[in-house]
Amino acid sequence: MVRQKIQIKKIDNLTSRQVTFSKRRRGLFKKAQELATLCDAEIALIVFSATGRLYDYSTSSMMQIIQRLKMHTEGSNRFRQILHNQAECDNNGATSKELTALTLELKQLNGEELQGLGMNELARLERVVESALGRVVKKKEIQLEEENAMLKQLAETTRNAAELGSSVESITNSDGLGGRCPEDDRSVSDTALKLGLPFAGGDC
Amino acid sequence: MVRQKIQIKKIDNLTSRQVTFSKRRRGLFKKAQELATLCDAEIALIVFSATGRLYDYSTSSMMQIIQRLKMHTEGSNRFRQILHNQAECDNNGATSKELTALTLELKQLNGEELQGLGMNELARLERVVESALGRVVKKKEIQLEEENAMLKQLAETTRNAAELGSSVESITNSDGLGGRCPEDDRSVSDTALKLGLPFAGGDC
DNA sequence: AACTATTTATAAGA
DNA sequence: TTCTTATAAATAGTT
Repeated sequence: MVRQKIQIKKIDNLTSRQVTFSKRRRGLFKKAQELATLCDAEIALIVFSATGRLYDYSTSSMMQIIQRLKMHTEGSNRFRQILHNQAECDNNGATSKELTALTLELKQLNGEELQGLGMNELARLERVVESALGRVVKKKEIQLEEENAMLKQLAETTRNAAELGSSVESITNSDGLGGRCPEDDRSVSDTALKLGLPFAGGDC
Repeated sequence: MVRQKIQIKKIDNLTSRQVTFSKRRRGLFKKAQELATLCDAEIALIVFSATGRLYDYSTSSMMQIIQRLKMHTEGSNRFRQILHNQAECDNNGATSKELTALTLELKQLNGEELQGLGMNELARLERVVESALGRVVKKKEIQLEEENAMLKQLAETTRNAAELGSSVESITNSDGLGGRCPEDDRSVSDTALKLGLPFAGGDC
């Protein structure tokens, strides 16, 4: 760019690569700050040098920006958005896709970070996970009970209606809205499963 | 910077602010890419415009870089580094501090993200957490057994030594290294606890 | 770390 | 929005 124009490819010479890194890094961070200030933008910039050194800048807290990014890209909080009215699409591909991300996070946390933990740490972790399990089970039970109650009432209604000679077709699908459930057509979900078994899920 | 030099402060006029944002954003991303290429750096750049629009760039996967950042700042993977030779400092403050971070992550995952999950999702999550629990317990058991075996042998040695009239003081502290265990002086850790109880940990 | 000849980036205007 | 252009900034190579 100056005494002579350079090609944008990795600089071979180590020394000049390091010098260039230092110069351009400062330029980049300056530009980032200027953009943030001039245009009221929220910016996070993370740079690892080839030697592994970290340089970073962010207008607000890094975690905050990362969180906002996650929200934008796919998620984490789409849980609530997508599943807020979960009744409409309980068993579809979108939700299980979201869950896959969650379970992945859990697996990575548990499986890989476990190496090298001492006794006390393991005991503590065990308690955490136990209580987590407890919460999951409890939530599931509550939901089961609620569904059971609802379904019983529906069955009741159905029977009464049948006795009166009218057919009730719509009630098995409690989808009050448009009911667009794209992706993943294998619909395993049905009332019977949910009523009887302790584990509702297959592998969906 | 050009026809006239400008001050680095928020541009008042909306239109020119948007124009400047567009121009400078492109410049910034170009610079980031150039730096990454020229100097073999790993870079992540996240920009939210004032209107909430997201622009981002990263040399490798964004998650990967964020992970690396977390590793650098507080640690997650310092588990391995710190606890690799865990024998020397099993019960100190540093390790339990690390664990606190992990448990916090788990709690956030489980407690907050759980709202609004459907039956199948809950069942699935339950299985994940169960297997995680299983792994924790198993790891703990293995470690217990190993420690027991070692301690038995030590006890054996001690007894033999005692019979020979020599005192063995160093063996209860199997710290072969410097043994600097700063922070958290309440040392609850002892062999008896580890030998007998299913749960070694207090609240450390 | 400093210098400077050039290339780039870009503010204002069209 | 995109282009043009005069000028400010950034920077490659050198010292």
